[in-house]
Amino acid sequence: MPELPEVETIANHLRPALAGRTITAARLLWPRTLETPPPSQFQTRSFKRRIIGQMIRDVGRRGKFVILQLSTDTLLIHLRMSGDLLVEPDHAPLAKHHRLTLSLEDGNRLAFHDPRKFGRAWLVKDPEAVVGSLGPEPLDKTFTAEVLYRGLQASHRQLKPLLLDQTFLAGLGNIYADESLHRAGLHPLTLSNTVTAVQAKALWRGIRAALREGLRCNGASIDWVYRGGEFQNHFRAYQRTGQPCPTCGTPIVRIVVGQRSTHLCPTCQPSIQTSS
DNA sequence: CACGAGACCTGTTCGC
DNA sequence: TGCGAACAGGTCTCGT
Repeated sequence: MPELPEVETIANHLRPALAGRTITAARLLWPRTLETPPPSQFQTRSFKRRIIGQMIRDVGRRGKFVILQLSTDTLLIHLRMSGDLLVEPDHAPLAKHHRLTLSLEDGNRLAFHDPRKFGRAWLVKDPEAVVGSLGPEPLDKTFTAEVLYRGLQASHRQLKPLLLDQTFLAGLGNIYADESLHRAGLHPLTLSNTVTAVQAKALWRGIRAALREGLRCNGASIDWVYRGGEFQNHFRAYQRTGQPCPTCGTPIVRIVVGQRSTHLCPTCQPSIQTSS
C-alpha cells in the first residue's frame, strides 16, 4: 500500500502518539515479520528483552521505511503491500491481522497490521545496515535534475523498472512511478540512457510534483485501507484504464512491465520507435 | 548487466 | 449462488 507520501503521512500521524513513550511489552504474532533479529525462538526472546524499556524518541521516514528512533536502538518497519501502523488501546482485542504489537506506558499500543504478511521489521543498532543502500530522497534538495540525468545516463534500463528500483531512487512505487512518467510525457519502456537532458528535467519535475500532490492529499487510500488520504481522486494514469487522459482525452492504456500493471496515455507518452 | 519468472501471503473482484 | 482466475500500493532470489 505505501509509497513515500503514504509512509510520510503515517509517520507524521504516529509521531505525536509515540514520541516520548516507553515500550513496556512486545508481542510477535507472526514470527517472520521480524527480519532482524532472526525469528528463531531464542532470537525472539532476545528481541523482546532488548526492546522493552526503550523509549521512542522520534518517528521518521527514509524511502518507504518508517523509522522509530529508540533510546539505544532503531526499529525500522517496511509496510510492503498491505501493512499499516495503528495506535490503539492496549486492552482492545487483537485484530486478526496484527503481526507485531508494542505496548506503551500510556495504555496504548502500536500495532503492525498486515494481512498479506509481506511487511518486515528490523531492530538494529545502526539503521544504515537496513537503509544504507537506498538511493536519494526525491524531495531532498540534493536530488537535482542533473543528478537524475546522470543516473539515467549511467544505466540502460527501462524507465519504469528503474524508477521502482529503490537503490536508484527511494520512495517511488507503482502509483507514483506511473503518475511521474505521465506528467513527464515519457513512455515507461523508454531506455534510460536515451533520455535527453530536457526529458530528464521533465521527469524530475514530474516525480516531485506527483509526490508533492500525494503528500498534500495525505497519500492515496485504495480499497479497504483508509487513512483519510484522497490522492486516488487525482490519479491521471494509474488504474484509469479506458478513462480519458486528463491532458488530451485519449483513453488510458494498461500494459505489463516487469510483472507490474503500468498505465499510460499513448498520445502524451508515445513509445520510442526503434531508430537506427 | 538487464530482464523475466517465481516466491512470499491474504483478500477482493471479475467472469462464466 | 458458486467457483476459479486475476489482481492488489513491494521486494527478493534465481535462471538466462
